[in-house]
Amino acid sequence: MEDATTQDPVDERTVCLGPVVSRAGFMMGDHPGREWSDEHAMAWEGLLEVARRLRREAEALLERQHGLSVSMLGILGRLVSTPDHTLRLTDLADAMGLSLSRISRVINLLEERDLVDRHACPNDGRAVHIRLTPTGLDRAGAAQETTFQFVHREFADRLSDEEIQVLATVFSRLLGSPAGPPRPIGADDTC
Amino acid sequence: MEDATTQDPVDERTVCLGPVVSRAGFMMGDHPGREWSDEHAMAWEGLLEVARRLRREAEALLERQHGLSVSMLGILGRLVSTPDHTLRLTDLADAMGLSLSRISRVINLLEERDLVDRHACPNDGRAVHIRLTPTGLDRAGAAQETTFQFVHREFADRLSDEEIQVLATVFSRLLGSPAGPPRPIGADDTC
DNA sequence: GATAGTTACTTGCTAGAGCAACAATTGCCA
DNA sequence: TGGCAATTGTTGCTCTAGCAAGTAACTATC
Repeated sequence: MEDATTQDPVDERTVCLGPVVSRAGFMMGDHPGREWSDEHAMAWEGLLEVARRLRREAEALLERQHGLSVSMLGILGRLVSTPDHTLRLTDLADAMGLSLSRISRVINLLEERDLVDRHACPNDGRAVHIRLTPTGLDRAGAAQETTFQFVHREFADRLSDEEIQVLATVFSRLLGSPAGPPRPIGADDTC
Repeated sequence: MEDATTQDPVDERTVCLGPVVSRAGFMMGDHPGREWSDEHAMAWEGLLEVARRLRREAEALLERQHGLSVSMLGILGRLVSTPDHTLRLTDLADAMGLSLSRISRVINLLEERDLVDRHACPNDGRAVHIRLTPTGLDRAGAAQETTFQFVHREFADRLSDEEIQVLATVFSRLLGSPAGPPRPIGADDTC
């Protein structure tokens, strides 16, 4: 390959800021009238791209070191922080923001690996209780430690306290309104 | 359901900050020694959760209004900002940060809808040129406008200029080092 | 000029996630 | 009490995405 005509490469950067960021994939065309600075572009596309990368890296690390997916660790983590290490499927789905069907199938996998077990809810014949096994508790602890170190190394330690604070404020605001009222914690009736 | 014993709900919030945020799914256990404030948690989990939500919403909107996925618009957008509306598969894959196989299949879909067509590269028998059709150009423009409005409404307009700037700085830094050197733009030889 | 190695795709398979349809309970209310 | 609506899970199908293996074409080296 390598065409002789190194045709000049067009500025798709007006909005997109280079290949690193343009990977985010939200091309927005040209809108000279309205306010859309390079910083806007970087904030928007960077948000998506940084989140994607960090999630992928964490996913790979977790898979490599502990044989767990992010969803799995999320589920185990929720169970760990429950007094009797038990939650209903629906509560897990709510907490994770995943569909019930997905959770149901992830629980199948965790059950196969003996990290979790299902048993009937004594009070509600429809419901299933998911309970962490001792193996699951150990595994969760180790994986959480890995995750903690990863997040520090790749994220928290690379930001100043002020930056962390701005991010927290911004994300808190963005999560606030459009996504429905944040249920008060502990409204979960673990049945 | 509704167990009588509204058992008190455990504070999983020390690190997780409520269900809205804890959906991010990266449960990290308890690390009282090391620095991990509520703001750290909100910054980390909020990043993942905000990105997930915005992406999902944009995905749904785009699908509803234009029958396109985010990847599709990304591809069309890249083609739009090219002088002859043509790119090779590999360049598209690089620009999008997606695997070649994925791009190849998305191009199949776009081709079926007559938004794009494949034709042989005159200089390299291995390569395929992807070219935007007139229909594709129209569709891309409309979808970009939708996206632009969405991003303003749900993101940019809800942040101050200072906040935008901090985000841009932070994301730029995080994208900088670990992901390999950002290729100079236009190093793409479009063959 | 043959041969080895690299590059550019394509195709098959797998994993993660959601929606829709279904079964089994539960709860409400007339 | 009997029936109907809502809730809880499970299963089938589909979509996106990636990896791995395979093919075709180009490049370089002997």
